[in-house]
Amino acid sequence: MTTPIVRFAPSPTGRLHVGNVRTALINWLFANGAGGQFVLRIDDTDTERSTEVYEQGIKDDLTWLGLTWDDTFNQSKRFEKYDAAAASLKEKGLLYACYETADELDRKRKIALSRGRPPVYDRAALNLTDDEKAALEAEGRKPHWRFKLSGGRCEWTDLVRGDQSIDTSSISDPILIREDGSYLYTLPSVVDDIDYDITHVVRGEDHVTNSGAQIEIFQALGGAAPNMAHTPLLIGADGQGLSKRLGSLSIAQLAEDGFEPLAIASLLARIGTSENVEAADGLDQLARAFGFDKIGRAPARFDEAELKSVNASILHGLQFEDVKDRLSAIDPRAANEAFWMVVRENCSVLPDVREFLEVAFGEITPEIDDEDRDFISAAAASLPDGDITDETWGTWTSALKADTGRKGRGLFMPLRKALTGMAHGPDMASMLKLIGREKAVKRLAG
RNA sequence: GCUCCCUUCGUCUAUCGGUUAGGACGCCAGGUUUUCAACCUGGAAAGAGGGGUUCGAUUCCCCUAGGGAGUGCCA
Repeated sequence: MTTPIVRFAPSPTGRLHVGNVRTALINWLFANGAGGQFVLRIDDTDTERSTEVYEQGIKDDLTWLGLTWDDTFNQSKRFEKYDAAAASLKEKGLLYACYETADELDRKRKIALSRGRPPVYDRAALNLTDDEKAALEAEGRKPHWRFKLSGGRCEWTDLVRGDQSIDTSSISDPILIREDGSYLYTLPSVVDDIDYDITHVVRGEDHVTNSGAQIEIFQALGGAAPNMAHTPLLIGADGQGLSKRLGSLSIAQLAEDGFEPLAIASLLARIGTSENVEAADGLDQLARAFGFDKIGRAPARFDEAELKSVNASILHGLQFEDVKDRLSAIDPRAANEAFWMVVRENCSVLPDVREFLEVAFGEITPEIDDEDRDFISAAAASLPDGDITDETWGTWTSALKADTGRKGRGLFMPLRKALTGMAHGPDMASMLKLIGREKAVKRLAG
């Protein structure tokens, strides 16, 4: 088998979200698992909507996730290649001029729909004589250009979906060139895939009909189409499409919320596959385990709660050095190794350390139930003298147990609540040491 | 409207006509840790509905329902 060369082709009209990152990730894992190459292609033929800011944002998102690329280029730098391909198609009679306006096409679609017919372009322009075309151009109309589909069935064996067959007579001849002369993504994509020796086109299943048309363009341009793989799309935890909530699921937002890149990669790589959804050791492990045959055909559910739990298990294994800089960005006081090692087990995302910041370093309101007042007073009186050490908590609570007869939850919970103001939290022996004698005495006093 | 795809425990899934329908996460219970978490053990938990085909359907076919996608001078 030849080594695969794949591409991820975002349009720089926005930042990456979980949906397109999953496509990027699958491409990357496949390439890296097979010793192949991952090409980042910036689909910026739409110069109106594409910006360099978004392009950089996308690159930042990929880099943050660890999805490095072996090569990258912009479609906007390759117009002469597309011009040549278009000329070649025209020469073969496969690219024809059309003069309908967008409004006219819209009307035709609506009429077809109202008659219960599929809204497929009627190829009226194919019957235009040279004189008629000249007349239209004399009116000031400019042509847009459509690729002439074969009208037969286009077939391929999809790496995820198996044997595919698209009836090209049921789809409109795709417009390749706009009225203003600019290219839609369809032709440039094929030209680039040929020029960059792309062996596998891996994208979401929203592209399957595009693939039908594009395979014919590959053939028209004298090449065989690459292997195709169309993965099911992501849906939300509620089972509905993700499109409306994409904003909150941008990679930039998730990064800002404090999620670990590996948590996102682990989840996106494994949901909808036969792999267990759990934290991976790294992208390499995911790449080694990757296989198209493991990807199911039903939409995969992206659940933020699941992301959180994967994130937590990754977080619990991170050492202080791994997170030091990020902790100090959250709060200078948080950049403290003892603090991190104590609280990490109780955090699901890094910024959760904030919850324990005041407990360890600041002021909190002790929580002392009425029925525990006497007990807490007794506890305050019996706090061992001297600095608090690893042993203090054990010594102290053993003495309290003997003196008061309290044990288990009844013994510890009032102390936890008084000292931390919370009913949950990290190990108290360590917390007490972190809190220190001065604050502990004060809190026990109420 | 039309076309394509999908539907197994709460979730992600295994099963290539005959299984006590398996695993993982989550959940529940017990254990352990003198508290929380973690950990250990155990448990509950599924073939969307209806028709066929077959000695036998989760598995093959059809219908219905539900979900996803496409049907752009977006990508």
